[in-house]
Amino acid sequence: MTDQLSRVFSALADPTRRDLVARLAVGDATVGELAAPYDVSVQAVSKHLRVLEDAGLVTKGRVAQTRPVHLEAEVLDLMTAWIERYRRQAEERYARLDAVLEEMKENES
Amino acid sequence: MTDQLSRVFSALADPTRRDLVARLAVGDATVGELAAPYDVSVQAVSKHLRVLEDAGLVTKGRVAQTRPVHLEAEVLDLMTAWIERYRRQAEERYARLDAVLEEMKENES
DNA sequence: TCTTTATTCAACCAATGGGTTGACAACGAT
DNA sequence: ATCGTTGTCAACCCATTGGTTGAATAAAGA
Repeated sequence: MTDQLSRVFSALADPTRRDLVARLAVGDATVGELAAPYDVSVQAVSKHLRVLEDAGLVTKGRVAQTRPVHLEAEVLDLMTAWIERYRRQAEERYARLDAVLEEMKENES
Repeated sequence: MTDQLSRVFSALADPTRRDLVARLAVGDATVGELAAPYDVSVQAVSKHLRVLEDAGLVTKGRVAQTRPVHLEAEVLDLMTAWIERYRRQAEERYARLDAVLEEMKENES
């Protein structure tokens, strides 16, 4: 799982991490603020954030003792691009198939 | 990881499975055909296909002994919807921030 | 300087994931 | 009726993951 796309997909496979992304879309937040809503330890959330960071989905700043976390939304485009490529490809194939079936129906009648 | 979105993300976190999806976007194929290009066992590919199936990304038919695998591309919309939601949200927030900064610069001069 | 606050590091544990091999089931062909 | 093909099931192995607790670091405040 060395490539970025894999890391991004796998980062977002976890509901807690998707939740963190959702929260960060609203605005930057410190690790403590992000951890507060969950009943897991702060360390666990810190680990989740590290996974998101390794995927390039977030970056961390440094203000006093706190590390404000920032969402890097452009990375999501990477996934969208991958998904859209194959979704569209499959869609077009179905469209062609429909056209062929339509044509067959016409010739038959 | 009980919800579908998690299953879909995690299914696509594996390069081999993304590869299978790419292949299936071209057209349906049997398990054997799909396994041929890889140097892992057929069983391993069968497992991968099961993961994709559980995520709702593919379905399997039955023609004689073969099980033609079919890509269900609509499920990808689920991911796209999730991604786009937060990407756009973050984008709008940055746009607002830029506007504020712009305004501050004007007032300052 | 000493203490408190915010975060990470380290070691550990149970569960999951991707791979293997070997046996089995279903079906077509001979 | 038997054989070969296609695919899955089962048991196993090792690496990774998400969680824990406890100690370490870094900076602010007293």
